[in-house]
Amino acid sequence: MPTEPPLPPEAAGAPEATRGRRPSTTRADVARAAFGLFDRQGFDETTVDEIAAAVGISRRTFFRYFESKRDVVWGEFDVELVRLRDRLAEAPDREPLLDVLRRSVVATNRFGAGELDELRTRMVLINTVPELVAHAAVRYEAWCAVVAAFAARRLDASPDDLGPQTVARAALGVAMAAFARWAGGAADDLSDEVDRAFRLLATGFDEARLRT
Amino acid sequence: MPTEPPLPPEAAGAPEATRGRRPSTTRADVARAAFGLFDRQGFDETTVDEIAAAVGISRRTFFRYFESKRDVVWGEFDVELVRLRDRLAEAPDREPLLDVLRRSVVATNRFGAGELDELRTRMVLINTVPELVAHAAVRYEAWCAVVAAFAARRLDASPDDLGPQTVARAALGVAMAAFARWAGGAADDLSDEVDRAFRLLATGFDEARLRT
DNA sequence: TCCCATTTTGACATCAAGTGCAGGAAATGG
DNA sequence: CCATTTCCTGCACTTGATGTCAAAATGGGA
Repeated sequence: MPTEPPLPPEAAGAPEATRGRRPSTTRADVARAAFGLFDRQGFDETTVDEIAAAVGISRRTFFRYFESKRDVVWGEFDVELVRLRDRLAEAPDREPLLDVLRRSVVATNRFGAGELDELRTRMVLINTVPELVAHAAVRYEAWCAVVAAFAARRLDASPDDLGPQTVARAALGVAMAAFARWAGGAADDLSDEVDRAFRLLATGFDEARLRT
Repeated sequence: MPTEPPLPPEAAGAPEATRGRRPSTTRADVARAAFGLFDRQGFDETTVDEIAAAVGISRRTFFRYFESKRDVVWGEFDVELVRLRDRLAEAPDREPLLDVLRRSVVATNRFGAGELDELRTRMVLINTVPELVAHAAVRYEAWCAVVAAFAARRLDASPDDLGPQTVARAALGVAMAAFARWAGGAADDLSDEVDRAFRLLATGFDEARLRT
């Protein structure tokens, strides 16, 4: 038991001397097939059996690649979370708390033109399908934990204190608002929208500025 | 089709001359039985069959009283939401946006000593059981919609604009933080904690004030 | 080359949440 | 006693998710 026990297939980057039978597909392939079906017939109307059939694996094997049907939508979220944590940790101590947060969140969510379409599809699903809206909360908790930990460090407090907790959840809130607006087509540039959202937060929602 | 079609039993207050067979139990009774089981064996470990058996109804009937097992936890949330909307609507136009919000949320969540225990149980479940954490997001969306509508009115904007959306989600965030801390035992007085959370938000999370 | 350890896969069984439907049971008014 | 209304129930069915166990594939060593 030297390494990770329940890590999904192809998690390690090195395709070195693999010992046993090799995986018949990849998470990415499964996700691709799933997205195709989601696009055509919707999330709820797509059964796990259909996805599995589309990739040529059994239903049981699907659940070895993804813990649940919902998780298909969340691609590399875990990785991005680590990147956010690192960015927050690297920020200079003198920079104001919310500035660091704003810069880091914006930076973490810069995507190439090629990724934007898929990201939008994902975000639309996440903000639209009730089951995914619900499940998102679980993922966002991890995000909050990262931000709360950072705020706690900055404020010399415990992550469970009111300060870090409110900062984290409020930050999550404004970020969600920005993302939802971008996914819904109400905003053109994701980075801009996130930036504006965090600036509003930093003003304490000053009514004069809110009207702009 | 004059009134509501899918309204749960005992929704109307007047127990007047009821025509057909009368309901064999009430939502409150079902909820009570369910909470008892949740307390003893946990939410996931309690099946709908068990709850139904405890109240002496069939599994099928349970789903006529509650849309899902999750919904049992959410008691009178819809009613409280209406109260919040009314309170927000009644606030004087001169009072600052966040002050109205703070006052209204605090006022809406004043509970008598008798209700606090049950409320705490509920909140612990909602913040603890993954399935309920997830489902809470769906309920909170309705809350956000109410707040966003209020903010939009105040700012003479659309509820979908960035201002109202960020205000609503940030407000939700700080409120959740306060509630979670109270439910977890980190705060003694719910109203106080909510009040403090909103005051932090109104300062734009000024670092000096955050350290208190 | 043959066997073994390792890893993935698949078939099967099982459980629990929901849902649609058809019919039965209780209550009221005539 | 009958008609009507309302509620309850049992059953079949779909779907997501999980446990178990044996078979298939693959590399390493004797």
